[in-house]
Amino acid sequence: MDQSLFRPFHVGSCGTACSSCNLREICLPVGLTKTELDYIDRRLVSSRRRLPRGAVLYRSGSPFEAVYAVWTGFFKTSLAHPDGRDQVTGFQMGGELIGLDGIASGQHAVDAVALEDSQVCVIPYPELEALSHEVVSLQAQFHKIMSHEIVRNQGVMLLLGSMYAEERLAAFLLNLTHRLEARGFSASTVVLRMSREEIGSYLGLTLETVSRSFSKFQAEGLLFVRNRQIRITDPVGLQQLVDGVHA
Amino acid sequence: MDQSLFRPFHVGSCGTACSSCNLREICLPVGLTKTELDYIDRRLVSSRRRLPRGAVLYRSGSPFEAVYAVWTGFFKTSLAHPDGRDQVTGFQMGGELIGLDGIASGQHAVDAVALEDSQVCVIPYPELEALSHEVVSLQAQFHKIMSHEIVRNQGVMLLLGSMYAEERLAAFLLNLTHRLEARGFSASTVVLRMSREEIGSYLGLTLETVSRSFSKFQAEGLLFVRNRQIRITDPVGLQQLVDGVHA
DNA sequence: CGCGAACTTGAGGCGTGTCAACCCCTGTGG
DNA sequence: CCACAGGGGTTGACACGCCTCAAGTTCGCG
Repeated sequence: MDQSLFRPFHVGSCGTACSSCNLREICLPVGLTKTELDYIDRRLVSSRRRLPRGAVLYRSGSPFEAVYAVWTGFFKTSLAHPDGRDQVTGFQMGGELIGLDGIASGQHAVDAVALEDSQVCVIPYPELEALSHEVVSLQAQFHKIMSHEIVRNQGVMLLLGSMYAEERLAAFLLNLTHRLEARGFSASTVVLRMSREEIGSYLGLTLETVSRSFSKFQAEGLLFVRNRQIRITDPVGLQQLVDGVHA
Repeated sequence: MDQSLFRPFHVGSCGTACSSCNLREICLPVGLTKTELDYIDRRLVSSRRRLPRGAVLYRSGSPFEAVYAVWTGFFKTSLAHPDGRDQVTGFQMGGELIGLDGIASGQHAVDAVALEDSQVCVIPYPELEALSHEVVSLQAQFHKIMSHEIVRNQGVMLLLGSMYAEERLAAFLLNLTHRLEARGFSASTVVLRMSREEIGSYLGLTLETVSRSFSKFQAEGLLFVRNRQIRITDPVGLQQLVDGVHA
């Protein structure tokens, strides 16, 4: 399944066609006709960029030039507070767009870091603006993606503002499994790509609270944990937690 | 210059021209040339809608048809959790756009409610898509606004995820005064349009904690509170709180 | 294989939620 | 004009969920 291991090295000019990408049904070009897809092919994506685990895709404050579609791998975005605290604002996987935060001011507002060896499609923003001007359904799709990001963030605000630690973790796990499922992976077996601390930062909790909640879930028979290997045995139970059904 | 005061009652077909609106420099058409402004005039805004205090602009789940620019008044948006909790996700004032949450799925994701007697410019979404296709700088501006909303939400996530109650309230007050200042109002004298409970919901706190924090700020000489009348006497001190300078 | 990072678990403290009483302001109706 | 009701706000006492600090274990990368 992981053919990425056998990819050729020169990925820049070849293989960046959306039309032949296995993610085209969940990525930016969703809903484009064959004709439209051919039109944007090799114009939308200028190149691919390979990032080893831990590499920075862009930093807060750096000039905004492109948005990135995750092709393989896994990312986090985080917002640094002047005094040292920082907040993970999202985790991104295949087919998801990173970098939309930069459009507003021309500078990125968050840091984007690869959590495992990854590859992104580089979409120069001027090109995206031009093409979405030419291809109406691309414009529509781009707007939907930005709106979706707004809605997602509001969901996180709800989570951070009014849920208990275990409810937050349950919501996080379910969100993750749903996204993995949409990409054809198992919804029950998950390998976490991020540390407890990163989960905690995203959920507004400490790493200890995350760890304890995992242990509690296991004790209650909701899932099995073994470090970053998670096997969810009772998704309905997790959903009930999210819905505020307290034991 | 404020002929809006003398507007006739039939605001639908007349008086909805962006070019003669006093908010055009902070609203959707920022940065458009005179020519462009004339072009979108009377096409972008289909009508105005008047809402008394407490009126619902739209509800979560209702079909998405238009976005709204606040012309006068003040709004909140909030996200309801199935079990009854709900989270205020934002407060909107003159020149700000409401309704972007609906683009993603064609249904609104939040409720939008007027917190005082208000008026909004109705911008049918199909028209916005069409015009932003025709007028490139309108498209660019619209993207900036959506991106700005994403960045704002991430800032709130930071606030909710890793700040103390008083830091949150200080950040909230400063954000409010900055926005008021940008609209030509005093940055020191503020009349809150929302209740303690709504502030608390937005900040992930209870109304009691909000009230206590206000009292503490007053005791420390940062501001004067008298119900919804706030007078900020030490904005620098508030900023230091936000920056994590403790005592 | 070994070292450091990541994770787990426990004990105790702190910040904020919960519950309750009281006050103030406004609007209403006698 | 005053009595009253009701919503919004303030303040206090207490409880509780999560953070902090610390020790010990396991994992995974070089």
